Amino acid sequence: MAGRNLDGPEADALDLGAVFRALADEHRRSVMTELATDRSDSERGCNSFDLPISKQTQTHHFRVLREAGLIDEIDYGNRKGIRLRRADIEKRFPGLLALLGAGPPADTAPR
Amino acid sequence: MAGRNLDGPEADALDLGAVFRALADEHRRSVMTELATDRSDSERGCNSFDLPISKQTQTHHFRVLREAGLIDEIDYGNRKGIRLRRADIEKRFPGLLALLGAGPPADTAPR
DNA sequence: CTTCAAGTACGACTTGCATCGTACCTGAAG
DNA sequence: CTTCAGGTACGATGCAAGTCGTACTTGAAG
Repeated sequence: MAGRNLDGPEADALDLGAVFRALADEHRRSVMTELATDRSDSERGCNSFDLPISKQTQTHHFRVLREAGLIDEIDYGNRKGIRLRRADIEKRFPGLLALLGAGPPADTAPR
Repeated sequence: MAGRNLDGPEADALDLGAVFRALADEHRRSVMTELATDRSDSERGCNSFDLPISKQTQTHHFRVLREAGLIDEIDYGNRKGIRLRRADIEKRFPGLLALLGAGPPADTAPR
């Protein structure tokens, strides 16, 4: 089974502080909002999020999300897959992902 | 007019980023967890939270919570009251306060 | 009035974190 | 093999944020 190659915390070990810290950043939150909104939960590429930051910084942000237990990173060598850990998050923090969709009332200008 | 003396954002203007940033700090989150757990929603004193930090830093943290729209601060001159804005938070971000109670399974050792 | 405790304002210090530059690794395509 | 794009590792930098020291304000108690 091509599970998660890169290690993240177990479902029961998710820390609320790490989660809030991860979601405090605008870029990371936009990624999580996209993942939470897409109910298909399909594996996505790293550059499918259109982040206005450099590659190194993207690597940093995805690492933070993974270490917080929010996503899985599947390493293919020269390519990487991103997948939301929806079941684990919902089990540990039910309703959290729904909050991401209820962000700004009308505008989405991240600024 | 014993409302809120110090200004905070309206219920509809609560920003998810500011909320997550406010809850990212251990001390502020412990305060919010206490407030969210106490269903009486009674007004509390600032020093009733037993924070291991100086007065000036407490002032700073309560200001952040107020500017995020999470609490009201009632100024009595030489005394200050803290009250959770439960209705506004639940209206804007339903389920958020429930997450605070589901923090760590058993321990709250910050460091 | 004076005294005192609670809280704030301002500033300084220190840590954390987001960001990027350079160099290196990996796998696919020629 | 070489080339190239995607990704990572390490280090440096700049800014935001947490913390506290000093001084000031406020209201109650004496």
